Amino acid sequence: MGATKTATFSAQQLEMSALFKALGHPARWAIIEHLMQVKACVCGDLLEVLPLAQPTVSQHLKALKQAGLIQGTIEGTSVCYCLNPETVGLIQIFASNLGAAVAFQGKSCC
Amino acid sequence: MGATKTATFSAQQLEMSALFKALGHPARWAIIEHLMQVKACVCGDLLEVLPLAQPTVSQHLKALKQAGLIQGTIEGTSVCYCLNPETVGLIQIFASNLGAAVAFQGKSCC
DNA sequence: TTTAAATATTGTAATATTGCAATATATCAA
DNA sequence: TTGATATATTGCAATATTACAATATTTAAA
Repeated sequence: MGATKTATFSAQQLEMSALFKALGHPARWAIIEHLMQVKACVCGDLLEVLPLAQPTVSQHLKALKQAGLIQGTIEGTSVCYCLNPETVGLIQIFASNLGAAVAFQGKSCC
Repeated sequence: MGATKTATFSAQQLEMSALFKALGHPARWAIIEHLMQVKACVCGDLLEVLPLAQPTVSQHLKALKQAGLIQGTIEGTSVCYCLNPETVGLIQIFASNLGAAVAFQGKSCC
């Protein structure tokens, strides 16, 4: 007891919840917000945006990359990060389905 | 060290990341998926859908309610849960903004 | 009022996450 | 090669999350 019962959920449920889990931290959320504004940035840029130390920012970037939310390409001594359009598409599909379900169900609950 | 540096992020960043954090667990994700299909359900229904014990399901429902994702109304001895249209709207706005940003930025990164 | 049914709360153990100092790695320039 | 710059990794302490047994609460029916 204590750990998430990973084995008992479907691969899709695990993948999608992992995606949203990555968005579920203010620092990672702030990184996504920043990338929406600037298109691309390097780790060092984020040190001026976030109240966190370099290793911590690097760790959050790794989590976002692992979840598929961002891409990183090496550019000399730095790494250029940007949003991953494919995963953005998944989020849009979910939001669309969610909105459609609520609209179809009508306004009131119970 | 160890705890999230909550105090250094904006209220909006904290609210939105908390919202997605609630979606960031397979059990809570499964509950949302279920509510998209059936419109409303009680805690007991979910015991047949999820591989978890009753207190655990109740706890996840509480988390979803606290994040604003679901509503719960008392119905006799049980509680009827359903999606919260207002919060669904927030998710749709975010997805829309995210999609617009990526579209505006163009396809390639770096 | 008692009993049953449904859900919530509490307490606790196991595990995961967060943040950072110290250190490692990798690339460019001199 | 050496030094400088940028990022990643490791190790660890503090904190948060997850899951459930036991128990409490709440409402309906008998």
